[in-house]
Amino acid sequence: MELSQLRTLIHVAELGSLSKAAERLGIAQPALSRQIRMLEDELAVPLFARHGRGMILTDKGREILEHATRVMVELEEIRAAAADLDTPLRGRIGIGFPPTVADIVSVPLVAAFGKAHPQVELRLVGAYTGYLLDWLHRGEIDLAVLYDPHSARSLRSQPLLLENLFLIGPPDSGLSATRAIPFKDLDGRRVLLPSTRHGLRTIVEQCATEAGISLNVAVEADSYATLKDLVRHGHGWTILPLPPIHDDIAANRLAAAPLIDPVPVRRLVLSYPADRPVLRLARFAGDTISGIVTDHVERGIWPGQLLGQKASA
Amino acid sequence: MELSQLRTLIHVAELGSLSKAAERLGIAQPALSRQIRMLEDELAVPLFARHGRGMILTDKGREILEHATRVMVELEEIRAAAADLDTPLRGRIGIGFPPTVADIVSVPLVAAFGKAHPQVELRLVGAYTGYLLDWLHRGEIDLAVLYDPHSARSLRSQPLLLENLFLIGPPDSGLSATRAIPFKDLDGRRVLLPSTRHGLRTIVEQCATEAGISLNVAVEADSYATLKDLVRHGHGWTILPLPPIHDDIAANRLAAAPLIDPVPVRRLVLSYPADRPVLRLARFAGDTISGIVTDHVERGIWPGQLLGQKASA
DNA sequence: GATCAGCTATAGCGATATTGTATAGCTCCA
DNA sequence: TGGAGCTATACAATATCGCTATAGCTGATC
Repeated sequence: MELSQLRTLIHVAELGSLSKAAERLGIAQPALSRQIRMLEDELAVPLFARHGRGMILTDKGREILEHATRVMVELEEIRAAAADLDTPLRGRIGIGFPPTVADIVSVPLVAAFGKAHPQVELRLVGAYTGYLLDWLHRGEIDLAVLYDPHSARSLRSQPLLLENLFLIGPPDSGLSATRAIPFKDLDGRRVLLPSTRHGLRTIVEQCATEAGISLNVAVEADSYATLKDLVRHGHGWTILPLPPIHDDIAANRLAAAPLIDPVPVRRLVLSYPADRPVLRLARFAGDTISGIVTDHVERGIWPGQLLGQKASA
Repeated sequence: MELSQLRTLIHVAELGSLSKAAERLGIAQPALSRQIRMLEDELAVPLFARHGRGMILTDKGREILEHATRVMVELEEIRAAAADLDTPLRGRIGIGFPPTVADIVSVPLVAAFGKAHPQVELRLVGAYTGYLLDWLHRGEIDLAVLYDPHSARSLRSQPLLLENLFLIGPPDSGLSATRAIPFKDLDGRRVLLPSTRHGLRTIVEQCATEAGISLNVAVEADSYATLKDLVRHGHGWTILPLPPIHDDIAANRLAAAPLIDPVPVRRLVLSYPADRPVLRLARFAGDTISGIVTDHVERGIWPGQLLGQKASA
């Protein structure tokens, strides 16, 4: 058994193909084929089932893959232990965000890494919670900021923020940050919202129910940009978090007002896979994100209520 | 980094010598020298301090050794996962017991291993809880039966038994298994007990306080054999678990009676280190020990109350 | 049904890495 | 002071790995 074989196992398992793994690893496909064959011979057990267009893990292969992954983690820990604490970390890390969060967090996060760990390769992925969950489980990303998933399986989550949602209207709508709107005032009014598979939509509908009203959802659009455009052109109002609207408000393209009775909020968490130890890289990333969120809330840029332990910013 | 380098690191660390490791591994000493050198070069940190007659780990080397050991454990898990469940296990395992428990458990435990896993090298260690805790943390033993430690740090413990303690007197003392003695009857009577650093002593003194009496501890001795001899020669009574006295009672050298109001008991647990995964070997050992304890209690040889899930015996 | 694309597996060869042999040099002990 | 015991380096021998070429299979498309 050699480390190169375990590494090959991990990549082939992930990609389902020797050819794709060869391309990724920069090694000829027959070499990988032989590595897998030699590993299977040594363990006397087939790890993959071959089919015409690739190969998939057997049950036993899956079991062994977990151990192989832990080996890689320990090797990374060895490298981390060997490095001085002050030595910049190396490596790659994938971090996932919902799109709106990515907009806010990306620049300061990249700046923080650039300063402390310039040789780390960051992969920042913006996607919706469902995709991010998937990628976390599959190990394609190492941590993610998520809107609180309903059934978060095998994650270790650290609460970050209860994010306030705001009523968004055109500039002449009379909406103002200083004048809160009771939710029941939306009764019968045309609103533009994301589709029902969106967490935000669920929250808004729960608030409507709580306020005893029904919403007139004239248009469904999952793109915030589309929703903003439609609002600006007088097609109705929407309900969104403030950060994506911040510039539009400053430029008098849109107006926003807080909602009350009830106050719609979304719960933001920082999530790591529970079945893999958190490397120093991921820990630094998580701490940095937490600090950025705290900073933005405290400066009033991101309205909401901080949760959990506050990182120094 | 290669597995052969990590294996070399482990063996050299243990033996303190490249030459000895070379002999053990059947590889030329210069080859091992170079492996260590290459590992140190890749990690950019010295792992060993060389001296005239060998080499010892640096602090950083010790830290990295722990990860290397975990890598080996994972590789062993890979091999174990690959092997048929019915295949006998190989390897070595260290198991610790308090001396009295060792007396009871050793023979059936060795028999069970001999039957199911004859190629496993057992190392059975009898010592007091303090030492056993130390060795568990240091990785010198893989699991241990312990009397419930007050501050068990980083252990995963599985409760086994609440062991009853008995009043032990000379054969003509009138003590009988069928006639329980109230604890307050010991008021002012000479008793022989282990020293205050002994868990048993603590329990007995707690019971005395609860019964509202004070004990006249005429002699302190930590050896059960010594205590038994002193009791036999009429120097006082003692309080001990029944198993070490079992043969003496049968041979009419000593007599024993249960104590009540309160009943003194010791809590026995099976402990594994929490920071290392439990190998199949350790799991088999733990299950076997649990079964032996259950068997002895159910046959009346070991008076006490079984705890936790009962293993089939 | 034929053809082509996409994939894995094997053979053979060259390059690279690892191990063995020889030996230098150091420390420690008698 | 000499010898034992140890590590480190140089060079040669051997083993391993990766590459190229290609066979053979499966599945999709025409």
